[in-house]
Amino acid sequence: MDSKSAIACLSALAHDGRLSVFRLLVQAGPGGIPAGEIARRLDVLRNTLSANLNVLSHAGLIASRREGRSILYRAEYGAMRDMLAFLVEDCCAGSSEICAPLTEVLSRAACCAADKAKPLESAQ
Amino acid sequence: MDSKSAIACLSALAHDGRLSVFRLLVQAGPGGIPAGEIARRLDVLRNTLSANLNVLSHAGLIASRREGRSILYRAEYGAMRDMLAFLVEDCCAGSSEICAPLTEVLSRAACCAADKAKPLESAQ
DNA sequence: CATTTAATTCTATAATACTGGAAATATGGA
DNA sequence: TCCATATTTCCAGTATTATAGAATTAAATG
Repeated sequence: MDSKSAIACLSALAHDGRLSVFRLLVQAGPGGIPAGEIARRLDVLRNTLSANLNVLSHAGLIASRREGRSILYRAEYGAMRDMLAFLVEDCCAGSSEICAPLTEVLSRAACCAADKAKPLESAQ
Repeated sequence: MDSKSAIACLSALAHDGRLSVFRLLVQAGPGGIPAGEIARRLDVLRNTLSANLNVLSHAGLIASRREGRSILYRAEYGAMRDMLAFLVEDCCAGSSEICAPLTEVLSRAACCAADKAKPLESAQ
């Protein structure tokens, strides 16, 4: 990913409404959610939402497909991955004691905890 | 990290000049670089740079300390880590086949490749 | 204290982005 | 075809952000 694309992604996510939309879609999984339901769940105007979905689409962070009268939106995990990779590439001048904690935390992200089965003494 | 802080970080990085500054500081390591040298290396005006350093500072992505006449700036790896973690938390509704590639790529970031490749032998 | 160097703050202008009402487009069904 | 639903596009007003010249603060040194 080049700098221009990364800025488009960062800029798209640097907005309360759009970040909420993106996080909703990330959590929703690859099935996607119709625009109308996104508007309903997040309680936002449809035209405003549409504009924001457009920004996220142009950044490549989400994709859409029509299904009947609805248009379903879903997160583009690949773009998200590329953007995150861009941010951490060539970092720390090669000293892993600085950025190891970074990747460690990321690999423990809640989404994969179940399958990774990494027993980080969960305090339940 | 809460949504508000994450947006401040994303917004700070969603700018060509600031992203360049941040990447320069990330690559430079914890020692930091004086503002003047950042301006020289990136060929930007000092007052414009100062404004951008201020935005990055307020977002918590960089920190500064005075040393003589110079003010040295350095990346705050912790804030960077928290922001990335925020973006991937609770993703994919728990199905790791979606986000496993994401964390995999991140854990292969160039900065840690050297140590990842050499498991235990030459680790100091 | 005056001078030099380093960096910031002030200020005005230009550019860009956000919002929401109204109109338009697309689809499915009676 | 006519209508209801789903979503987008258009547009104008408002707000925010970016830029750069000029002035200012801060530190070191003679």
